[in-house]
Amino acid sequence: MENPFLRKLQKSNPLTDEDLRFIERCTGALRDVPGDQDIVTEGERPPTCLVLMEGLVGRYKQLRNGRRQILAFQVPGDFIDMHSFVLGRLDHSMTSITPCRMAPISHNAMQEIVNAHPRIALAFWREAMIEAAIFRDWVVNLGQRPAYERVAHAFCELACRLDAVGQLHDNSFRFPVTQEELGQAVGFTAVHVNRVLQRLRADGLVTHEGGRLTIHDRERLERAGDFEPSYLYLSGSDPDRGPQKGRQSEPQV
Amino acid sequence: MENPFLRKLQKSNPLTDEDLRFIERCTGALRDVPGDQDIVTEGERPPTCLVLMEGLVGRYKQLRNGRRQILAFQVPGDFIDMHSFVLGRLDHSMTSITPCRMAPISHNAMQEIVNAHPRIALAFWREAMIEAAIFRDWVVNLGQRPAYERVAHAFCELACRLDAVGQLHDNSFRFPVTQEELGQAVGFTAVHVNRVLQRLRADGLVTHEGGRLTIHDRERLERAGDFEPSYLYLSGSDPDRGPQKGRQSEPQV
DNA sequence: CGTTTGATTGACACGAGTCAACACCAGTGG
DNA sequence: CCACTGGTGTTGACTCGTGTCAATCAAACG
Repeated sequence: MENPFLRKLQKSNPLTDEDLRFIERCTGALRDVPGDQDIVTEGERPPTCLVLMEGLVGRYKQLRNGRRQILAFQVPGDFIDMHSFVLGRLDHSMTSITPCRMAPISHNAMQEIVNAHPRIALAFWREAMIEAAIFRDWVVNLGQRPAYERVAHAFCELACRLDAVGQLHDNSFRFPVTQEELGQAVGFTAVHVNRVLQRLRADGLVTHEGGRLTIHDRERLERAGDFEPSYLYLSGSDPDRGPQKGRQSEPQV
Repeated sequence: MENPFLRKLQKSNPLTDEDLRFIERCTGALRDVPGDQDIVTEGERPPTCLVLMEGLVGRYKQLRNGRRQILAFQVPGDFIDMHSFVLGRLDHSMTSITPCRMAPISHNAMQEIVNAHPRIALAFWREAMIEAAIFRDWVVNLGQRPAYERVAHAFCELACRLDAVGQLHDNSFRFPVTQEELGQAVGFTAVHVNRVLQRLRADGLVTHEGGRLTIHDRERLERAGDFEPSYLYLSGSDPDRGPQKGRQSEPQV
């Protein structure tokens, strides 16, 4: 399965082959977007949903005072615009950080899924709630952790999520963001991010160069970032889904 | 309609009377919880979903180093535990700040809604995505705003959400949290929150006493907090839902 | 080549944390 | 009825993490 979206969905949802084929039929022709270009902007009402197939996109909100917060980095397999169907209007913007390839899903198709394909609808719903769990974790990260730990934590999350879609190779992944952008994501100035990165590098945890992030000591990085990945709900091993839909009916103690 | 949950759902979702009655039939006997007690804790797999009918509850995550981040204050009408059905396991905890009354919805009922009541399922899904939008806004608040603006912003949001369920009277609402707790929500120490509250009071914006928060100048408070409520998707006036499900089919310019 | 963009460095300013003392109040028990 | 208690709010002095500003450097690029 080279489709990262289906691969991810399949891994933690009880979807039939027919479900997967149906989702495939729902997606329109792939759309390419050059790097560093807005995909949707705050307030817009995009006519279709979007799934990210390749590339890196950033969600962000622009403040009146000129500052900008990057809310999330989205990776291949992420259902990056479900909002337009469920909420209509977007409350934030998205921009392509690298050139991207996206698969559209029409609102009509989404509506049909809700009407007649409950397993798929629930899988999408689940994706949305995992997204919310990730935002919660960013709240914790921004609210409670000092710079060094915060950046470490952010890197751990990215690594995990990329690993889940097979985009982590030798603990290294493509991550062509400037220190300015990193700062806008973790809530620090570029200058301060620079100093933190230097410390992380000096400590032998990660290096960021040539548009790649390389993790040299995953375990120590996770300890430094106080990282605990259960909020990502990736564990294929541990069956997250509760006692519904007949996969198992005994809630485990 | 004294049921704040149905009232809120109805306001921004195209639900029929029959839908509403069905939701009512899905909810079990109301559950009362005394104040200051954990409702669910991280890692648990609650057997039913929960809707908050009365009281104030706080979501939080406890860190290893002893610090705690309050992720959200939940108010009557909030679907506080949808997670247990969609994700199974909880990734954070919830505690009652005041005595609370909650309505359970069984996972079986939820499953039936997904299977056979798409309008309701979509309405719930929408609630989940609004929750995520609120977390996004907290990310911005924690990442970009200094103390004074941050606290002001948090108060504005609470006021808006409480207003939507008729719990804001004369720009004042019940809010019996300590400065310590407020600090854990906005990412500051209690001491610093104290100084910020004094400034807000001195500036004639808000007072917090006797377990109530009173807003004396809503407009100036919103300006101070750089508050813009569109992310709450409350606007009954502006039809947020896009061109689906036949309510209207022309997207407005 | 110059130009531009991003990374790096240093000096200094400032917002927020820390620690400790004190005030205030509700409750409790003698 | 009053002493005592514990929790919360308040204040001040000091520390420290992060921001600001500005200069320099390196690499990419036209």
